Amino acid sequence: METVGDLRRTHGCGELCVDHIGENVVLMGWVKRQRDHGGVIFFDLRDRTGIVQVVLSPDESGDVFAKGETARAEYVVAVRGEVRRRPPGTENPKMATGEIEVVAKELRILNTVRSLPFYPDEAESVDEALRLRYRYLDLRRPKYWEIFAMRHRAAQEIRNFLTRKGFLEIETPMLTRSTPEGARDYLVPSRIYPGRFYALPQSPQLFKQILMVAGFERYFQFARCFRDEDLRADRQPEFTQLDLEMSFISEEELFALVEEMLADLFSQVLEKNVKTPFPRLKYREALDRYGTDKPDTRIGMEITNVSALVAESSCKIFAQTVQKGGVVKGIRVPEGATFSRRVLDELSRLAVDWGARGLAWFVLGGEEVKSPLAKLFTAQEMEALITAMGGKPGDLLLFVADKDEVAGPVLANLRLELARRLQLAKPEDFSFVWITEFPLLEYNEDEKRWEAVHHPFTAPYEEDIGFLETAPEKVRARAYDLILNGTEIGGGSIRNYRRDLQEKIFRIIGLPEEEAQEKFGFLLEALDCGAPPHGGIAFGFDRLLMLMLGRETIRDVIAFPKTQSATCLLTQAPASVTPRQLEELHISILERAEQKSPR
RNA sequence: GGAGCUGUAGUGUAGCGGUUAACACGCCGGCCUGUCAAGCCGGAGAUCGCGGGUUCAAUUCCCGUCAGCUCCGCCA
Repeated sequence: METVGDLRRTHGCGELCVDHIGENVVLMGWVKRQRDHGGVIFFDLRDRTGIVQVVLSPDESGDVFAKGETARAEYVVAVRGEVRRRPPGTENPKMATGEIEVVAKELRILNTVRSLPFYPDEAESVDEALRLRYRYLDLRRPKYWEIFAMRHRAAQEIRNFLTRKGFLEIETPMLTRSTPEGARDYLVPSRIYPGRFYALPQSPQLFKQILMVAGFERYFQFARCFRDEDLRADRQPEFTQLDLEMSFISEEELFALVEEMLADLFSQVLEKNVKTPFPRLKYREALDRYGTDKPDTRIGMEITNVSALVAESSCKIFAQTVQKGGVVKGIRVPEGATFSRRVLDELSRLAVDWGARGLAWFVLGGEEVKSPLAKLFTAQEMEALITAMGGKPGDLLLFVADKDEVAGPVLANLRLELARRLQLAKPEDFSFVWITEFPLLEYNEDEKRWEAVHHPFTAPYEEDIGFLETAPEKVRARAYDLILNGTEIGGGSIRNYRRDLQEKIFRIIGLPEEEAQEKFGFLLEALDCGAPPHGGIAFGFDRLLMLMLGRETIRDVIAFPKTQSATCLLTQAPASVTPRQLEELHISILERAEQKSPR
């Protein structure tokens, strides 16, 4: 092995082209692959800029050639040599630098490799657990350079945009206090105060509101957030929010700003035109039409409620469901009549998995309707049902008869499943939709109390304030979510800026006066000190990037993600600490028969 | 907390109640002056995730467990 010595890199591998022919260059990078022909050796040399072929010939230097024979894939080398046009017939059109090659005059092996668990080349087919353990090998791929370059550009673009709009990027504490409501907190024990804990922020929510009270008017931050809840493909325990807050604004102004920001982002980073303004759906409307508050609006097949139509029909299953207060809702699958019986059975089984009692299907042929339920309807009833659904010959109609809370989500899932099978959603399409007018409160049956749907700082619609005490379920929140292709990428609200209203809401969600004072006293006090009307929104930055890049997991856009069981396979975190550390923090570990330890 | 899928040389896979556990890539050695997924010849490399059970016999069947993934619950 050798040192870099006096060699200084002059070019990136991928920067070289025919313009450099005849130049002497110094390259440094990784040997992607070595092809030893006995009499001549080729390297593909890779650095962050790309790949170029290096030729080692005994005609140039016996020493260089001998050294080259020992080089292996992923060795780190420095090459001094001359850029040359490849001999006619040996150009490689598959390489960006395929017209040229570098003839090595000097080769220094800067670092070697024992045997690697896998090579970056083959990582695509390697088990993800192994890739996470050796994340640096996985990341040693152009794919990831592109992802992280894009992540950087996106953040940069947003910073520039918000800066132009008068926003200040301000950091808020990572060591803060645990507050009730919301997700489970990650706690950090205090050394100085035995038995007391900081919490890592779930979001900078209260700090950004207080910045508004402070008069900053426009704030944003790429904020790391922590939530100790179970993971999913699009959920990590620590993630990055693009958080922003503004004073003296209405929903309309915020929507316009966000739409402009995203349109700018998509055009600058993806060269995609995003149509603004984004469509809006009221929460109730979203549930009625899509069965979910985060609909994928790339796909059609909206839900139709046929409850009224079948309430008196001769089909008892349908009629009785409606009479008992349930609903019968369906979707029309265009061209779905081609589905085999086996597929229909699969869909039925899925519907049952999702909680339905069953799935009623009607295959619309030219003349007749094929369905296990067909004979339960009179001809007129069937005709009316098909008309209501807009059914045409060749279509498939699917119905779920159940409580509304069951039928909606089942049909929502069916929509997605059908879209997958029929490939209805084009990955290159980006379909945004705002969901508005969420309910402010929701009754929690387990805890026998009302709780905030969004968070307790969300303002109710002024005209609904009167219902707060009489009919809390009727109160609409000035909250909004932004949905992209069926994934929630952002959410926010106009906040309560007056102490009396905030206290009233705390009271209704069953937060006793003293507790409200203890946990949120600083906020209430701030509201009392001249808080302006304000509101904001926060985006899941990782999620947004995942969608922009068409990736299926958020892990792909995070350099060092955690596993589904919240461990880091690279560092083996979480790990045990020394008794001394625990003692200093005044912590003792409960004895447990079986101690779970990550490994 | 629950459901499902996966776990076999370094990597990806095949396999089967009794085999010498197979193949490809990689690795090691040799040959080779125009390859670019180089080629040819040879070689090494596996307690079949772990524990228990059934069986004359288990990598194979059963139970448990661990790990990874997907989903439900959870995620103001």
